[in-house]
Amino acid sequence: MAVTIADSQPIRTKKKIEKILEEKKSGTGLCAIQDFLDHLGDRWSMVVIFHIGYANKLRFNELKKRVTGISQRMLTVTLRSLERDGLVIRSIFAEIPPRVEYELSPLGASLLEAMMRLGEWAREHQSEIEQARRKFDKKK
Amino acid sequence: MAVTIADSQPIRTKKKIEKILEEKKSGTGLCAIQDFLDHLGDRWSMVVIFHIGYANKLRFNELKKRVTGISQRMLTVTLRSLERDGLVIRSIFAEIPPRVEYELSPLGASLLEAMMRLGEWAREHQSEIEQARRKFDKKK
DNA sequence: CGGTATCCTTGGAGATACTG
DNA sequence: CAGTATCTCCAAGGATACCG
Repeated sequence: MAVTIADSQPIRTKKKIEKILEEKKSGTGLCAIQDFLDHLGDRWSMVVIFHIGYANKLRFNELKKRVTGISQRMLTVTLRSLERDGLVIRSIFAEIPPRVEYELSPLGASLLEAMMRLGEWAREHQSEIEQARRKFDKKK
Repeated sequence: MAVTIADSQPIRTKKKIEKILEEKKSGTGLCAIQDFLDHLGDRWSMVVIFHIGYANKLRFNELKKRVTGISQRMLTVTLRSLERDGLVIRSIFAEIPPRVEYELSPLGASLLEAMMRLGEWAREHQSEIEQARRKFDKKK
């Protein structure tokens, strides 16, 4: 049944890209990835999502230990932003000392899944890019 | 043959994330996505890749028309960066007036493929995020 | 047409100190 | 423990003008 017509693939891909690049009338008027990158294309958001998704549940300082190089301020800012976007759930436990736990919402989990391919691509082709870069710099 | 064991899925995912987050000893010492985002997580790179991939081949000013809001300078900077990373191929034709065409390299094309899922996610969940944001802002 | 070169502004992000 | 509040600084990026 699943007849694969090789030539239909690029056409379907084209249609998908078309929709992704289509400018939304509502809100910012930007297309989907631009809107996405405006909020999640910063230095930390995606990395934090990967880490929370990996651990399922993480406390603030545990997360800070794992995300190499992040400052306390930026972790707070990033987490608030992710919480605001409905991607991360923040649970506060009224204990002493206070305990706060972060986990992915279902929406956040679905995003993590969508990011997996990109993450794997990044890992697989990291050295290829570094190589291309060295080659380019040498020529010029 | 393809027996799907539901419980093995999260485990495989975990292993994948582990590798994605693993800190590379060579180069910057950052993990794969951090390294990736440092170069491609800016405002324009991914959008430009989508546009070039969609059109197969594009001239400078044609690209500028399509990427809403980009300045001439940023388009140049972005294209140079993508060329340096080996993702985009720049072809100069010695004509008058001069003609320059941009297209994806095989590496760039494979990246586009990896970005498709993310792009589709962005499109599908754009309104959900906007909604979460409004809800969050109302409460606070 | 397809860019450089230069100036200038803004806000992203680190460092530090304080708090419920 | 898990933050907030300031201060500060640097560089990403817009505007503008010029060039092969």
